[in-house]
Amino acid sequence: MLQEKASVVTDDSVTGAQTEGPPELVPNPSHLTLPTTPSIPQGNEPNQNIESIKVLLHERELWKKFHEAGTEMIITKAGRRMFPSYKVKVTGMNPKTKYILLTDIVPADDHRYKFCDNKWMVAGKAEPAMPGRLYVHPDSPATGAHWMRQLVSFQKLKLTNNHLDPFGHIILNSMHKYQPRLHIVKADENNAFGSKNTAYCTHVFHETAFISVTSYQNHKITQLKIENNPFAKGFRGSDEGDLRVSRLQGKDYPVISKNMVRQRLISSHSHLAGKLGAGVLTGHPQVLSHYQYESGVPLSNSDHQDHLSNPFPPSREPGLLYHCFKHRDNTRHLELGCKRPYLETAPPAAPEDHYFRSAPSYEPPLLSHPYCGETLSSREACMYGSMEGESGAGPGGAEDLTPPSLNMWASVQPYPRYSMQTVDTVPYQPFTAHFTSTATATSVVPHHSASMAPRPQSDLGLYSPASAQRGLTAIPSTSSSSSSSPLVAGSRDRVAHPPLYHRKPGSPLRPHRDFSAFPTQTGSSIRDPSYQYQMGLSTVGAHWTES
DNA sequence: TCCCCTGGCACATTTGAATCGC
DNA sequence: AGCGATTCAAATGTGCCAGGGG
Repeated sequence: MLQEKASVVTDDSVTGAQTEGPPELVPNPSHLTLPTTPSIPQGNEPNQNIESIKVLLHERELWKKFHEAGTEMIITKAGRRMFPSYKVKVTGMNPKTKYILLTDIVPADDHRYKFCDNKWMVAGKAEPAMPGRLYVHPDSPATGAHWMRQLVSFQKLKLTNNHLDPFGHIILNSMHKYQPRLHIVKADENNAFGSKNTAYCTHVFHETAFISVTSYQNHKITQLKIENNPFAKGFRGSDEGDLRVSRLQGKDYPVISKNMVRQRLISSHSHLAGKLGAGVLTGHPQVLSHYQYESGVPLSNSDHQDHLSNPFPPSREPGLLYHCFKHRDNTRHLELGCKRPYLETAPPAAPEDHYFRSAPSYEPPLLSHPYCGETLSSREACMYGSMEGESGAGPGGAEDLTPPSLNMWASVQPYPRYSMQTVDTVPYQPFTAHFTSTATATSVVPHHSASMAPRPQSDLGLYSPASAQRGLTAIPSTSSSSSSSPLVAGSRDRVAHPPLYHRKPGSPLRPHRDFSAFPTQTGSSIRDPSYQYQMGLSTVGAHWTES
């Protein structure tokens, strides 16, 4: 069984926390343990431990604007990018140490919402969480110098409501509230993580929380998107949008759309989208108890409460929550191959990103295959699906809900409450997202691989559309463009499309990466007092290996 | 009937290949 | 022949809207 110990080093000046061990996938959660006392980081660079890493949210003011209005993110079957995009500035890393940066999006609570009277209101219990997936920054693993050199952008991350999404996009439920998180994992000596003593930390910016929708509900949000998103320029100009419509319809007078009318009527009703949450999100009061920071300053309890209870407080300063823990034991066994979550569908045309799907977490393979990859072949973002077996607790209960053959992902649990308590007594709350260990029994196949036939679940794991596009199937790829930094703001999102992740067992020519699950919290709501730390970040067992 | 989702549309930006000039 | 700058078409990302399904 896997035993985990978490440790946290808190420092008012630090926005990150350190863990001495990698998040691990816990086959048997009941055995998961966390230290009750902070431990001393054991990194090789005493002054450059993970706890000293600081992360600043880029365009924080913009995020705050959205947050105050109640951020909404469109989710579509094909996948939709987030706007504002998730970009961060990282400092405090050891320039020579290699890190892996990844993000995931977890339920902020266990409610379903509806937009009524110009505000979001709870409409019921949340639907089962979607399969948790992780989006690994394409540059990973890279040195601290690389990450700190420029902004780290996750703008290519896409959200979808397609439960069977073959592209590796992050799957969400519409009308639910979510919280993006950033994980920084220190790559081990093998440029992997998931092995013993791998350190990692998680950063949460509350202003990035959002409610997923299939069409915008709050006109205020629509306007903010149009005003700030370059791709929406065509809709800019106060009421020009209406004018455009009128032109399109051959009319010389503005046409007010139904939606516009509705929105405006609603707006006149209440000026506050920002207050929407009042009483609605009663939230996870204790979730942030230990590691919540606001601009580096720990938030007061009341603040926590407020943050949590109201997803979109009018003028809330974004708080940063982080936690970390050290992986002490690496006893996980990779007994189950990765399973393909879906893939009954035709292969994507040619997604530029590479995605990893997590294997079923019944026996989450994790550490045996550390995430290794000095040269991430593609330097492209990767999606990891969590295969955590849903414990049935919390929305989801993947085990019960997902047919093994179709979708082995576990549901994502609501944003967890982070605490450093020992979790031995806490029932395992399967988290969902974790790296797939593809190297072992699983092979990674591009979704649109040659055959496109549904992959066996054991095959689930890495996915490289690009490689497939190039006819490179079943080949673990190395980074073809190791120098590129596709997701770095300011630079083009160049994606090297390395063929990666199509792991062909025994392929001697290309390095393959294995990813163990990076357990995300699932099950209990953030508010759930019983929700313990381990839920927050489960295991990161991914691991690249170079041939 | 209402709410939510889907697919298609037009527009703007981004991307990358092709072309040109030095 | 090599390199960099420019051009241009295709791809991609937007929000809007009509229509459909539960």
